[in-house]
Amino acid sequence: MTASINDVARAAGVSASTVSRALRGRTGVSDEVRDKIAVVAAQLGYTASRSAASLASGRTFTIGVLVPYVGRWFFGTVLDAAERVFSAAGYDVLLYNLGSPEIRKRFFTRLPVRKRVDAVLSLLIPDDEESAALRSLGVPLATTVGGTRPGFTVVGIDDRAGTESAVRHLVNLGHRRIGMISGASGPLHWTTPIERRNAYLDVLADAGIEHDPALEADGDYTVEGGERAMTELLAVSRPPTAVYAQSDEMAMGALRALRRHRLRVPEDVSVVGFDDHELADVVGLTTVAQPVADQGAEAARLLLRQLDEPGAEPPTEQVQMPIRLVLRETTAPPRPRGPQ
Amino acid sequence: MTASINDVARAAGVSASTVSRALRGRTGVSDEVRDKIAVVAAQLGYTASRSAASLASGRTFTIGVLVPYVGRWFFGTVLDAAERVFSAAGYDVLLYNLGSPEIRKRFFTRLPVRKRVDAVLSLLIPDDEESAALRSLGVPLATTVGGTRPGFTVVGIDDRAGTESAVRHLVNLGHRRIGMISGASGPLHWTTPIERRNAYLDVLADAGIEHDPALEADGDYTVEGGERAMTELLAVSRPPTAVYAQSDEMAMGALRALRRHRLRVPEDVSVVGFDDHELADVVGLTTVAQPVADQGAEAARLLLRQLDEPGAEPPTEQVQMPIRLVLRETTAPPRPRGPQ
DNA sequence: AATCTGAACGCAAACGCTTGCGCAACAAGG
DNA sequence: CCTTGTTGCGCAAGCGTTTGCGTTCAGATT
Repeated sequence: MTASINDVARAAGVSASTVSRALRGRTGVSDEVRDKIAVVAAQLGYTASRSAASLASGRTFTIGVLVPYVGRWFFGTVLDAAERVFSAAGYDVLLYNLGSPEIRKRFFTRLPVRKRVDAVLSLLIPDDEESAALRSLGVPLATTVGGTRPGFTVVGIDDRAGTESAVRHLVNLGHRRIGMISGASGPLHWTTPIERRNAYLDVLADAGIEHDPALEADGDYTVEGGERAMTELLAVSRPPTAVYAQSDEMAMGALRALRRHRLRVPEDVSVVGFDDHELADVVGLTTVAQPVADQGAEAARLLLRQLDEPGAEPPTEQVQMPIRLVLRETTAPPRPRGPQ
Repeated sequence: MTASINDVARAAGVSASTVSRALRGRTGVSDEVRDKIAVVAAQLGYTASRSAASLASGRTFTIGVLVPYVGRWFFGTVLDAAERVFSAAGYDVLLYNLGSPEIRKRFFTRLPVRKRVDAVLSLLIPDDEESAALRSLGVPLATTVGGTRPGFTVVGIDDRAGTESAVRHLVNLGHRRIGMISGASGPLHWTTPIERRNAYLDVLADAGIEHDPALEADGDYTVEGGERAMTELLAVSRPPTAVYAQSDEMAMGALRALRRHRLRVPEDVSVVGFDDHELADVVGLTTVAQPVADQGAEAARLLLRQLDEPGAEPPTEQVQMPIRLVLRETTAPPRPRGPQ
């Protein structure tokens, strides 16, 4: 059907091994033979079979990327950036969408990436068992989310600092009743919601504000969850005058809930999010910006570096990317206290 | 390093061919031997090498998916749904992010998917040359965007009907100056913007409204482009009282532009979008909903069906998914004409 | 002129599977 | 009891590369 390396070899009057060396830029081939082979290969439309090549060489030139949900902006953006880096380096990307628990479980028990990839980038937080499974692959590993874990290169952000800047901003505006919409019901072993919560509590304590557990609600990291959570917060006896949402998507859900309750933002309630979603600007959301695409690209680069230096041991590296508070239109000082 | 089929064969006291047949559920293996092999394979942690398997069988159990920009909601959502279908059927997904023209060109000249995939799902519109290149792969092809083309199964929507329902809605509300923000500067050979434009013109003509070329602006399918386009439309001598944006992202850009100009939606200007973006609901955008995820899933299913029936020729099939107008809060009758 | 040294290239053995074919062993039919 | 099928399994030939090693040969060194 399609041309093989032997067809090229025959047409060029050389051996298959010479063709292989020539096309991959190895030494030991004279310039004229190399050129000749290049010409012949081009006119035969020859491409080396990856299956055969990886069977023989042991390298697949393929990276496995694990994603909880490709459709979500954050993951899509990270994936996008990572893919660019990988493909520029000649690597292909095998995508695994591990949304549901069953699919996820199946993936980690069968481990279909075994013998298929040279490295794995995980955009989801593997629990201990899962990360052991990944380590058993014997390839470099990286992740862009969650805390550090042995064997993984992780690039992330300073969740504490981000949260602090957001909540402190609300405090500085004069708010005293500050709610939080968190993503606690996400996967276990995910340190992000916990760190952000701790930072939130610390800032409140620092400001001498007593913590009211009724002012925390779970938003599940989705728009709908954020809406539900905000609705809950509005139902408490003394509702918050400001809300810190642990993600922009939840913040947007909160905005929707507020609009449905005919409350004005920021006059009645201030809202601050986290991520700087591409549409945060559209809705004027004040938020903590993190370099999402950069994290994907950086993780990809670190992985490639490990592939280039096969000697070095997996360095459990940790990279922190900068965050910054972006002020827009959803935060303002609280209204002067009315008669209730 | 990791167990091979021969290790399993030896440990189970059978030949490698029997292991192969047993593990893949082929006939010609007694139940007891099959069980024995399953046990041994499990405790050895054996997974067949895909490289070796596809080299020997000619099948890769891999689907190539071509995407212009994974980070964009539409494509991320289609990809997400398609991947679920593929992986449920035992296929892996190779992702190619073909954002920039150079990358795209490189892809189609080198065609790295050759001998690597059993089928290709393209979320971008190949021009004639590109689609010829894809056909040369000799595998089933499908796309979820753009018009029909030989050799491709395409699942899409009725762009005409969608646009008509949107523009007619504005007409019915009483609008006479109806602008359009289009995505014309996208890739050539893309029929979508053209069809939508034609439908827009037809509805206007039907309603006896004269078409004003100054009321059309290019929004490049992005939020920023939509904002620019809306700004242009506001600058014409008699600005529109309503705008039809060919995508929700451009519509959101338009909303931002309107807010910056201190114009109220829908009181001063009505806006209707297209797609039903996940956040359209958050901003209350009236829009034409299309089943984005369903399109990805359906395209994937059709591809798999072709893989199961190798006999049938590529059927240049065309599937139309339903659309519907979703009324929210960005459309209303025009203001009664003031003295200006 | 004999020897040595690289560079350029071919040989052939992997790599780990799949699969057509052949061969027992055994059951059923005459 | 001898055929004719059927079932269960092993043999071995690929699949298309890569790569260690061996060979050849031109030019440099004695």
